[in-house]
Amino acid sequence: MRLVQIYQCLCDETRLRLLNLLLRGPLCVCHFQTVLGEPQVKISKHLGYLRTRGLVTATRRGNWMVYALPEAAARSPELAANLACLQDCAAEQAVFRRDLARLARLDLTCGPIQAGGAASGGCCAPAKTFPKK
Amino acid sequence: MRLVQIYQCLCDETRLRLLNLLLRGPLCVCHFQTVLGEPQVKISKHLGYLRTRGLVTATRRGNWMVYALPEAAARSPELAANLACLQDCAAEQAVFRRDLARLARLDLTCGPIQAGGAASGGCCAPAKTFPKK
DNA sequence: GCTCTATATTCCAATCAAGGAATATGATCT
DNA sequence: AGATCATATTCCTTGATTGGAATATAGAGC
Repeated sequence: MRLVQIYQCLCDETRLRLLNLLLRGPLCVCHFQTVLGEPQVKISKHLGYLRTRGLVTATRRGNWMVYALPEAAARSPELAANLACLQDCAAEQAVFRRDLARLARLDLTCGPIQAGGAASGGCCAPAKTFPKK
Repeated sequence: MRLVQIYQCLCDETRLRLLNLLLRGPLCVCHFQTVLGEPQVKISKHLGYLRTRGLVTATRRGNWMVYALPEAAARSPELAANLACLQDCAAEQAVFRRDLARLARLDLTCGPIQAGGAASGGCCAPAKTFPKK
């Protein structure tokens, strides 16, 4: 993966906020909407941007689209390094800390098949709806 | 320094190449022109961009402008982290390696008052011209 | 003073990115 | 099949970014 492309993905505040949240685990669009307080189009478009450039993967789960960072093995060295760097840096800046706090408070997770999480009954409802496959 | 601003500086290939070279030490515009093989306007404008955003400092030395990274003490944690990350990543990509190779081969340096370097007599001529101050 | 050299700035055109409104898609439920 | 929910896409406008040509500035040397 070319280095510039990574930075092009990182050079927008909304995208940084999305990635920052994804560093904690998979999430679906409505989670981002809730945490960032930004309109659906905006979120969806930025996720699309990240997706086409390989910084994020997307899998459908019923009505929802679950976004996640590529699994560790699938990350280029550049991507891995920059994600680590982002995580460190974001920990020091207010916006990102606030987002993480809000995420934690809401207990939102789209962990793959993690029965835990998403307990608060938001979207991406747990096992009940998707045991068939 | 806001994180996005750093990434905005890093999201252009020319700027990445400039910074990659600066990680080896101060240089002046004509050095960049030689190594990158890009026209003067382009180099100068991108250096200006980096300068106004605090990623680079500039000091005049006679006819030449010497650009450098802010000294270690003056770097925000975010900047420090990202420069380190860039240095690592750039070491793995062809463009940047080629630039560094060319830089080394030409032995170009604008080290502050380093009597060594710039031996090949390019620009930024050593002590002879600037002993007066 | 004039000239030369190194670098910066202005002006312009072309391309690109961001955001929003409206609409479309795809899945689930009844 | 129709309704509904979550998300994606299209279209459009606005503003930013890039790059080049030409011109301006600042310093050195005569």
